[in-house]
Amino acid sequence: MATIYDVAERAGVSLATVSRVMNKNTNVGEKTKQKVLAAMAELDYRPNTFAQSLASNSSNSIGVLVSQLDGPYYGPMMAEIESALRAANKHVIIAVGHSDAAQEIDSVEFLLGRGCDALILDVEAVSDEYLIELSQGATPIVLINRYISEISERCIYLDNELGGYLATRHVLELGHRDIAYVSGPKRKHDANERLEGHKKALAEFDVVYKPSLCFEGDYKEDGGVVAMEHLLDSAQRFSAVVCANDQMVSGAISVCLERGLKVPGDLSFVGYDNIPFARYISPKLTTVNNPIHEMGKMAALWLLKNIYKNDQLEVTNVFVPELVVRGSARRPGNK
Amino acid sequence: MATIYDVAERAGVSLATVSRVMNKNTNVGEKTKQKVLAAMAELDYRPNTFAQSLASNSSNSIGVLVSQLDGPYYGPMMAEIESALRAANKHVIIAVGHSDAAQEIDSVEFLLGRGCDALILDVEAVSDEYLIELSQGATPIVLINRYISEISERCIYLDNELGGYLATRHVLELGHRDIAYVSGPKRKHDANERLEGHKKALAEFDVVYKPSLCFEGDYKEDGGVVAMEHLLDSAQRFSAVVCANDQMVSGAISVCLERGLKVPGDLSFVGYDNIPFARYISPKLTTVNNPIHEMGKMAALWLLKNIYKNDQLEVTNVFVPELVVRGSARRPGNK
DNA sequence: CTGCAACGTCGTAAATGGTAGCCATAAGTC
DNA sequence: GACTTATGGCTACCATTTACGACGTTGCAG
Repeated sequence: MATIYDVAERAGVSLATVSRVMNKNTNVGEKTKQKVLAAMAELDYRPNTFAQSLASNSSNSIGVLVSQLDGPYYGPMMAEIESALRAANKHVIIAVGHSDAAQEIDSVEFLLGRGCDALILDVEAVSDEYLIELSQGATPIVLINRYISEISERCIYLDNELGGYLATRHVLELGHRDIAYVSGPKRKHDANERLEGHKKALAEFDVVYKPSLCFEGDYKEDGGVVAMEHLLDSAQRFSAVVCANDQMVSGAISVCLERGLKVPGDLSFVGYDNIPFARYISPKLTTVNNPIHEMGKMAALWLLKNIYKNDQLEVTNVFVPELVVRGSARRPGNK
Repeated sequence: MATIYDVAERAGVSLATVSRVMNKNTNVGEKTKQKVLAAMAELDYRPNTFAQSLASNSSNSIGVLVSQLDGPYYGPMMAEIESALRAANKHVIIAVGHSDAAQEIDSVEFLLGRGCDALILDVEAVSDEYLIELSQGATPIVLINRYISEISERCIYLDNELGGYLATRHVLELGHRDIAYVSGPKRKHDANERLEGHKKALAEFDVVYKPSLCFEGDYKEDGGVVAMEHLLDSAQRFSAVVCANDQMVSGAISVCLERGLKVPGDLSFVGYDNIPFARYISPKLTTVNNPIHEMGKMAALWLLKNIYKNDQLEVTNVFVPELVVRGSARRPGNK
C-alpha cells in the first residue's frame, strides 16, 4: 500500500504539502494541489487510518450503545444514526447493553477502549450519577431516551409522560372509564414516565387509578399475552386497555382474538411507539407516535455540531409525542 | 493516560516485556509477569488501540454491511453477530448498502478504508465477479444470504428455493390449485430463488404457472398491499396467496380484511422468513422459517475460526428452511 | 568435569504511517 | 522594500509490535 511518502515523491512535493492537501485547512496552490491529487489517484493512495488515529488521537468513530438490536424499535434509530454519521465520513461501532447495568458499563468501557471520539447511549440500567460522571470525562456523550437535568443539553428524549397522558386521555374522551394499563418494566425510566402520564389523565377525568388494573409487562409481545390473560382471568371489568408499547398491544390483541373477543368491538386498545407494524396489524393500531428515528438522527447531528464543530446544524432536545388515531379504539358499547 | 512505557518503568522491565505480557504468545517469567500485571493495575493502564493497530496492522474490528437496518429482518442477525464478536473482544462497524450497487461498493470501500480485519457482507446489488475479486484481496470476506460457487466456502446462506418450494407445496397439499404468488424484487437473488421453488412445487402437482397470478412486490408491507389490490382487482380466481416474505403477507392481509375477506376462510396465506411478528399477526402466519440470526452467528464464527485462528469452532454453510404451520392457510372452501 | 548447544527470558532499537509546528525560502503584491 | 502567500524541509511525537540479539541456565555428550 502506498504511503504518504510515495505520494510526495511521485508528485514531486514534500510530505507536508501532501498532508496539507488532505486536511484542506491551509492554503495550497491549485497547480500543486492537482499534482498531488493526481499522484494520489495514480498510486491509489489511501491514508492509513491507524496512523491517522494515532497521530491525531481521534478515530472518526462514534460508539453507539443500544439496549437491543432486534425488535422493531432500534432498527430505525440505528439506520438514521448510521446514515447521518456516514455522510460525515464517521463510522459507527455498535454495542449492546441488554438493559443490564453491568453489561451497559462494560459496553461503555469497551467503546471507550476502542478510542471512540464520542458515544451515543441508549442506556436504561445505569445510574444517573454514572452518566453524569461519564459526561465529565474526555469522551463526549449524548443520551437518547433519557433525561437527566444536570446534563440536559446532552439528552435527546421524548416527553414520555405526555405520551402516556395522550394515550389514556384518548380512551377517556371516547367515553371509557374502566381502563386497564399494561406497563413496561418498572425499572425502566420511560415505562414509569408513561405510567405517570396515564395516571395524570385518569385524575383529570376523575377516574380513580386502580393498581389491580395495572399490570407490569416486559415491553415484548409475550408480555402483552401474559398481561392480557391475567387481566381477563381476573374477572375485573374494563372496556379499554392502554399498553405502554405496541409490541405488548399486539400480544394482547392476539389473546383477545383467540378468546373470541372483538377488537375494538368488545375491547379498545391504544399502544405506544407507532412501530412500523402498527398500521398492518388488524385492527390498525391507535397509538402514540414515538419519533425514535428522528431522535437518532438528532443525536448524530448533535455530535457533528458539538464535537466536529460542524455548526449551522439545528438540534432539538425534546420531542413531543403525538396521538395517531387508527382503528383499535372506539366508543365503549358501540359494537 | 498511562502508556506502556510508564508500566515498564514502574514494573522495572522493558517495553517489550510489557507487550509480551499483554499478547500472551511468548514466554515471560511468572514473577516478571506478576510485576507487570501489578504495575498495569496500579496505573489503570489500557493499551492504546490506535498504536496497537498501527504496529500490528490489524484493528480487531469487523465490518458488517447490511442492506438495511430497519425492518424486522436484520435486527436479529446484527444482534447475533455483535454478541459473538464482542465475546471475542472484536468490535463491529456497521454500514448500510440499501440494495444499491453503488452504495454497496461505496460501503465496502469505506469499511476497507477503516482497516477492518474482515468483512461480513449481506449484499444484493453487487455482481458475483466483484465479490469474487474482493475475496481475493487482503481482507477476508464472508457472504451472508448469497451463494457464489467460486467462493462457496465463504457463503453462509439459506436454501431459498427449497423454502419457496415448501411454502407452495403446503397450500397445494391443502388442496389449493389457484395460487397467487407475490414475489420479491426480481433484482434480488433470494426473490428469484424463492420463485423458482414456487414453480417447482406447482410443476410437481401439475399446476401450470400463470404469470398473471404472480406479482412483483418490494419485500415491504406496502408491496403486499399493492400486490393484493392488483390481484383482487384483476378478477382472477385464486384461493391462496404465497408471499415471498412475511412483511408482504401482513400488508396483503390488511387489504383483505378491509375488503371484508376472511383469512384464512376466503383466502389462505403463506409467508416466508418467520419474522418475530408472524405469530402475533391475526391470523398467526403459516410461514417458512428463515434462521437469519443463526446465519449471522455462523458468519461471525466463521471469521473467528478462519481469521483469528480460533479452531474447534464448527461452521455450517448452508441452512435449510422449514415450514412453520400456524393459522393463515387451510383447505380451500372450508370456511 | 567440561564444553557447548538449546532454550527461556528479557532488553534494545527499528519500524509502523501519519500529524503538526517551526523556520527558511521563493515568488508575487502593493 | 515591506508584506503576504505558497511551499519545502525538518523534527518531534504518537504508543505500540517485533526482529534481533544478549545473557544466564540447563542438560547432555564426550
